Amino acid sequence: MASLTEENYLKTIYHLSLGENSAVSTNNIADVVNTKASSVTDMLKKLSDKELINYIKYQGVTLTEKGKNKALNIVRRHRLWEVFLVEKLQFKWDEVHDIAEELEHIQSDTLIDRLEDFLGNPKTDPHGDLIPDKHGKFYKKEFTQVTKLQPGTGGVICGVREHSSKFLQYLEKIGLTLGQKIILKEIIEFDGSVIIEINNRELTISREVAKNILIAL
Amino acid sequence: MASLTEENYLKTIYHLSLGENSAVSTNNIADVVNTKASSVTDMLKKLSDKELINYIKYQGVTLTEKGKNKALNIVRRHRLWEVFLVEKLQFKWDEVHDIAEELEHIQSDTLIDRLEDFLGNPKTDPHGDLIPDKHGKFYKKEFTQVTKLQPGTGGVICGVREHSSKFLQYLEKIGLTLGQKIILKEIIEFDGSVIIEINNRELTISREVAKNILIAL
DNA sequence: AAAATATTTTAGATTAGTCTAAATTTATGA
DNA sequence: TCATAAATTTAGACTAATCTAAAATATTTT
Repeated sequence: MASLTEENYLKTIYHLSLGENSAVSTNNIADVVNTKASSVTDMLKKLSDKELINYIKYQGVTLTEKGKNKALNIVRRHRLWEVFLVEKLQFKWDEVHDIAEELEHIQSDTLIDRLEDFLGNPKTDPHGDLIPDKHGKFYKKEFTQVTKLQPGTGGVICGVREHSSKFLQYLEKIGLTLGQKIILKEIIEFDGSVIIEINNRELTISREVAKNILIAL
Repeated sequence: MASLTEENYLKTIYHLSLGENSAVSTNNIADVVNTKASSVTDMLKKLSDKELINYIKYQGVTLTEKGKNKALNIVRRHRLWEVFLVEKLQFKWDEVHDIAEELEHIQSDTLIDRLEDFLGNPKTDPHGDLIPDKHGKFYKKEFTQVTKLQPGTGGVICGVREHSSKFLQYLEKIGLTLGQKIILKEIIEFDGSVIIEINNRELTISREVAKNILIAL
């Protein structure tokens, strides 16, 4: 049974390894879990001893099958709790992260399976992120960044690539929430700003914002 | 902010001090939290420094107002989660304790207040124990042990004084669940066994069982 | 390819919570 | 009330997770 701290490292390695296709670096992990590189090294040895990661000194880490399963289970717990908080307890999508961060460590598979059922087997969390099933499998979903749409085309907002409260609150404020239908009108060459149409209104957003909004295909 | 361990000590001191009207002893606490007396002493010093308990060496401890409030809040969280598990996730009353023991440490007052609301502001948990409100106040409830009823009188089962799975499963098996109406027929002088009537059937239970069942007045 | 820089690891120390064994205090009972 | 037993505390050590500072390795620059 992995400690709470071990679980946080595993989760972090999982998330970081999605971004890159090479091994995850010590400093990278240290940044996310908010510790010093030396502490990370210590933990990596421990996780390696438990065969949860493949670790070669100075070469970074990857998750083993066992480690990946554990990480996926933590992600599953986190996202299901987020659905619960938003759907049942009326939290906003920008308020749930920290609480889910605590709830994700509650150790009971039965609890999570029942919760999933109670929530009606959701496939995505309040930010559009996919929820792994109990075997770690994802429901297939095709999506693209707003910045990669062809002008004149569009679709439904189905997720975000950035989860900070600031960003989510901003999206809420300008009406760009999950389920909204948008059409890309134009990408400004100068700075990559994007003009979209939503509810028959035109709206300009920065490239930075646009690339963090995902559209269902 | 109290650590998880500190919370468990506070909760334990609270529960133990309900039983007695004097201070709670070190060994008593050690038994419940499953550690050695010496470890308890260490923690008592720490809690005393934080002004959560009144501690005099060799004289046992009592909770300060501050400590009692914290303890009541933990009890509140525990019991509300138990209601959630039974009412919403179909757990049995003998299955919820361990999971609630973990959930009770999630730190968010908003979460608990919303949960309370979502559950319809229950006044008791699945074992009939009272749930303190956010100010630590209990809804008034009058009850008595089956062993203290007058023969011929009776009432509705509204709680238990013992929470082990074994006991709860036994009650379930013989049909003595919350809300059931019973009448005390006779107390056997020899060993204190109790004969009760429930659903027009007679049932014999030991004195030990009877004194752990609570009847609403 | 050597020098400079950045990253990672090692060594040794710290904190919270625990332990064992010994010392101290309180309670019991002849 | 004095000796013995029981309960409690102290002293010193251990583990998990962390830290700082120094050493080792890798990467980048010239």
